[in-house]
Amino acid sequence: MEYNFKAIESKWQKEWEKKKVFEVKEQKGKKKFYVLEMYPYPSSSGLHMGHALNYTIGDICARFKRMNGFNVLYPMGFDSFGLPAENAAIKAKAHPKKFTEDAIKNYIRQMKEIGLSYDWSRTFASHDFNYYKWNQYFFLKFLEKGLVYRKKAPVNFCRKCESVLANEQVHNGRCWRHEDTEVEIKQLEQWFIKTTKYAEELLKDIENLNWPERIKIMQRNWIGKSHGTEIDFTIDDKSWKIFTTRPDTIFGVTFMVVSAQHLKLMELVTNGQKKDVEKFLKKIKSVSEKEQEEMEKEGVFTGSYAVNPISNEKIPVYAGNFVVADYGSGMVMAVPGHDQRDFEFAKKYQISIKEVIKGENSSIKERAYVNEGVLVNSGKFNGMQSEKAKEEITKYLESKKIGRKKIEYKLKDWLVSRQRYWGTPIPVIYCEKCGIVPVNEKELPVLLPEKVTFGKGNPLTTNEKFVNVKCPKCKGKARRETDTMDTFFDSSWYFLRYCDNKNNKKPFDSAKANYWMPVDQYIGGAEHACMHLIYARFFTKALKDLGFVKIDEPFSKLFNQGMLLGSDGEKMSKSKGNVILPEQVSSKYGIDTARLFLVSVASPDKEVLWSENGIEGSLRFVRKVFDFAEKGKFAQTNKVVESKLNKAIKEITEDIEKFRYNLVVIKLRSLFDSIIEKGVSKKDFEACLKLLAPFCPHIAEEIWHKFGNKSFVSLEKWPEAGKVDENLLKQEENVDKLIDDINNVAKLVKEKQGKEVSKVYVYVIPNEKQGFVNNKNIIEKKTNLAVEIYAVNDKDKHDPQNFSKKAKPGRPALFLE
RNA sequence: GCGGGAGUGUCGGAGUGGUCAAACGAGACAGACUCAAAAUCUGUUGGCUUAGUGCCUGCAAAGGUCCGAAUCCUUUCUCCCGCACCA
Repeated sequence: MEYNFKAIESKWQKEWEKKKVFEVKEQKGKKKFYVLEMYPYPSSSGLHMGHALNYTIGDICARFKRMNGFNVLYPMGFDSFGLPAENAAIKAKAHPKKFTEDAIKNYIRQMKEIGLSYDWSRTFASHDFNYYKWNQYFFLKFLEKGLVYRKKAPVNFCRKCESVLANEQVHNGRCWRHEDTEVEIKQLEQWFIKTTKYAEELLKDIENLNWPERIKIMQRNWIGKSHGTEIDFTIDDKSWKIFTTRPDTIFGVTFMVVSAQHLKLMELVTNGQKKDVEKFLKKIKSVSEKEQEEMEKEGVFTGSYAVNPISNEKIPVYAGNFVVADYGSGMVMAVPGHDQRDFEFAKKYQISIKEVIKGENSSIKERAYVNEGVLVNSGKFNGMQSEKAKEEITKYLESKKIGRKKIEYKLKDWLVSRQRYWGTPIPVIYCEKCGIVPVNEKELPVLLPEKVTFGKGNPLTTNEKFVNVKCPKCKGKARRETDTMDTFFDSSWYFLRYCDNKNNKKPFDSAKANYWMPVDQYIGGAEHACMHLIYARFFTKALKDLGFVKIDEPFSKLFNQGMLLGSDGEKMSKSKGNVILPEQVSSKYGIDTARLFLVSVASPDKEVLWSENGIEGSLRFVRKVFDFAEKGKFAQTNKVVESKLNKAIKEITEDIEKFRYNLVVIKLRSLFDSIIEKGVSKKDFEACLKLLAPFCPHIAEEIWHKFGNKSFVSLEKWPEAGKVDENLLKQEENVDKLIDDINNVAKLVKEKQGKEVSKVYVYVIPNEKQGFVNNKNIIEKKTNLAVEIYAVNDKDKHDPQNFSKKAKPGRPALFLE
């Protein structure tokens, strides 16, 4: 029968669904395994082949674990809130809800067609109020605990999103969704989540994660811990703090720089300098467009002077464009001799440069000397090494109560409010009298109104019904918060909701969550290293402290899949016309073939190049397996094949654990080649099928049933590796080599001597004789010659040229005639 | 600038101290089958050479360590990714 993959695939997809094969519940005493892929944003363009690769990687893992006796939770859902849906909907003049739900339906259909073994009974989408209700609930819990607060701060604003962005969503000074759009800094009052409260824990626990090293490094850098000293400088009788990692250079401070975005900048500006400062602020706003890369350090004198607390020198205070407003205190002590930025600034404004650190051949003529060294021009600290001086100077400042040790982090609090419609409404009410009033928990969810007018900013602000409310406290006139939550809030705990997705009393049942969590294997792209993966870790820790879960890390193990590139080696994109869709491929080759191909090209954590020729090769293999199952002659498995099978089981098991799927495919190919060539028993063939099942589940299921099995191979027990006879395998290799040799010599004889040969005499080392004799048939078959095998010491051997003396272990001598 | 990763045959890619001219796949070539083609099967696929051998070249480039290197070290070049004035 022809390999009709279409019929086979849809048949088994239906069958799995009908029998609820992949649905699971908590089972005491059974080891659980939670496999999860990052839930996708449902785009109207549907799944592309890259998704298929991503999910196939997870599906193989899930199927493998299932067959290995684990209670496997493998769910899928949709990250359905977010700006793209809103914008697309506006463009298409449809409601984002309709738009999104259509896209979800399409995704689910496509996912089922890929044969992914999800437990669909656990699915949900984050735009469903049964889900986002709990976003609001957690928001209120955080508010209660002081983990959410509102403050005015310099924030990143994207003109195209018409909304503020979190720090993590600003890449290279641009919006993460709009690479062409510079973010603007605005002073706005916004909602923040205190991620910084967990900075230390987030940093420390990275160590124990079984994650790719580079992701761990990226997170460490993002959290950016540094040890230093906080020092109080007096400016006009007021104390201003600065943070430095180089207190040893304090005698070299010749000026101070305050960030141009500093909230209290104007307090420092004297009347005389006001004009200049304002002019400067205007200027830096207008140039932000182009000079991102090589922006020159610029500043303006504020008119104020500070006093160096250790040398009592009077030093000018500047406002500068190179000081980050929300790191440390937004103000720095400038040491031009030993910091390159300060050096450039001092040169530009002719401020004096002092040398206070001496290193080997150090000089501060051309540029700052930034390494450590020995202190000079530093009063009683002269001659001290930097390392020691840092300690001593800090101690001295501490004793005078004008300085202290301090640890700073680059990690900032998470700005979660967004001025957009398609997200979870923030459950807060502003009352003229009572101020900020949280919505009563019982009133949740604050529903996102469906009937709104798009086009003029955030549609919620113009929706009177939504906005005008009574104050829950005083019943007076009040106004509802119209900002919605960053969608990263949704994705920060969705993995917990899968554990108990239908609960309408609680976000999830803790016992259930404690059974399934943590996610044992998380799979997704590296682009989330410093966004989703940090937020989700933070959220889990916060929920632990609130008593919702026992775990403090959500994802024990993380796998980053590589990107699928077009056959031209470029990233797939519509404009390049190299996009491959799963439907195109599965209708032509079948999804089993596509799955097999995707994971066979390269190690799944590397880039994968799509290739039309390549997938043809995979189809050849799948068809070969199918044909053999149909027409193959089954016989007792010989010892060699048995050893090969056992070896394959052992190696494939290890390889799947380590995501070396590409190597598994090679081993599967070689295994099936052997059994097809040498024959196999039905029972052993079934073991091979099980090995194939995670990769090509439909065809495996089909053959399994053709063999009269009533169960699902998807739920069968993974084969166990028996004994491997290495000697036998070695002998097999030797026979292969011998066959090559014979053919080679035969060819030479024919070419050189013009002689056709018909018989070959083989002379082997005596103890190897039996091994070769056992394979006599194969040798004859593959060489097309009559074969006579002698041990080299056989007395009656036919050996006219005395070639037998050339025999070596494993390498017999031969004579042809 | 800082940090991370990578450069292997015609191509995609395995391989991280000896069993490596280098798995597997693709492509190409030759043969079998066929009236023919496709599919399928067999063989070849760095060079020279040869009764199955041996030699040379070879894993970005140049050096080095070692009895021995695609694999370790140094320098250089190229590419990819992340962070980016964090004091």
